[in-house]
Amino acid sequence: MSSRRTYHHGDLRQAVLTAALDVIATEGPSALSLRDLARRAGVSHAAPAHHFKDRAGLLTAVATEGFDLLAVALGEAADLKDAGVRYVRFAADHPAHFQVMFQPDLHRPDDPDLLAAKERAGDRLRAGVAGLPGGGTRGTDPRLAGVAAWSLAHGFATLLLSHNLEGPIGEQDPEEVFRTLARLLFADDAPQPPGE
Amino acid sequence: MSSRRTYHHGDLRQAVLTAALDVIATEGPSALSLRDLARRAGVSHAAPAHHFKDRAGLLTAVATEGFDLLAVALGEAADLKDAGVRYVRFAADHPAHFQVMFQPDLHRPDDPDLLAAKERAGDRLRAGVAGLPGGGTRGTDPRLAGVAAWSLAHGFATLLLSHNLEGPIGEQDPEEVFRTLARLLFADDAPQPPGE
DNA sequence: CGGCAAACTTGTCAATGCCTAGATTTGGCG
DNA sequence: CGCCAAATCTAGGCATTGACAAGTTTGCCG
Repeated sequence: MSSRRTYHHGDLRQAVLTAALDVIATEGPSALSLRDLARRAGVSHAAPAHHFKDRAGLLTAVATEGFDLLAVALGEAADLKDAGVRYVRFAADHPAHFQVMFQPDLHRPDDPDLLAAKERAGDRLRAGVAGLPGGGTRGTDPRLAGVAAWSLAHGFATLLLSHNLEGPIGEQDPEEVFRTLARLLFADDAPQPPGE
Repeated sequence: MSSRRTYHHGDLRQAVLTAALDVIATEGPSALSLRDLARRAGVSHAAPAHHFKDRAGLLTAVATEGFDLLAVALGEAADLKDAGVRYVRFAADHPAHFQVMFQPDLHRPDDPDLLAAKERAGDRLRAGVAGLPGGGTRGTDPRLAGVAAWSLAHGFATLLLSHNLEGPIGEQDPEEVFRTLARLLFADDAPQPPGE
């Protein structure tokens, strides 16, 4: 940290973003202060505004980045159950992104970049559901099956991040617990391909 | 509004609380300002502090009230599926409470009243799971079944409040959609005990 | 080399949270 | 009835913050 020799920071946008993620992950979004981020980056108090316009702009950028990361993670999923596991893993690995993504009052809901990233992530979600064998959902509306799977993964992830699962599941590995839940609810009474 | 005739407000605590719920429900917790609430109640800017100490104290009170309301709602549930529906209904009817309840960075996590209320709500949740017939969960650990049901209901409620279900389920009644989900996932393939 | 736009700084203003001291009212108790 | 203590509310002040409006420096491109 300390004194910068160059007038230009070089990569202030990224520096502010990562500092913001750090603060949000440890103290929550409400503790975020643009001036504090500026201090951490060693720049003047108004410098971040040039990259993000204002507080809402910064958080919108965080959410956008989050949806893109989520889209990548879901894109690598083998099947729906795996997609759920990756969803939970994403929340655990990127708690700051996750929190901001699903708190619409923190960002500009009409931001075009945000909407596009949201769309990309939504596509991956729907793609995961499309690969479902009919047995798992008993031939019901695939949109419903999608909402069901999304709700389960999202609820588990949210409860995990809000420290509400520390009682019930204790020390166990969250991913493993979620895998069990998915097995429990999405009964694969249709024959699965062998292996694994 | 404007001039109050009495020096004492009479029920400032409740007035501030309901005003806070109004603001949170429409603009989110981040838009909450103690001074604004004071203005709405027609009192001086420091009056609310006497009842809630500070911002975190006010939000802690909101969360506490929320967990108590939730405990009441869950207490009236007939079975686990009904408890889930009531959970979703609670979130829809009390969006401000719900948002604050599950955002630990907004309140004092060690507040005794809050912890007690949380405990009461948790008891009702566990009670609902205890009434499960073995078939629904295929004889698995009841704690796991509880986490599964909670995750599903919580995820659905959260996605609903963050406006993420407006695409998939459109105009349909959320409660009815959730009922379908619960029927879909918690397959009652085991014979139910007659009479309830 | 000239200029121009982006990146950053400095200064300012209103609003907020929180603290302290003082004013008013209420309720209780002799 | 009188009086005191606690509860409730007011008033003022201070540090911090977000947002805005100029200026400054830097890199780049013709």
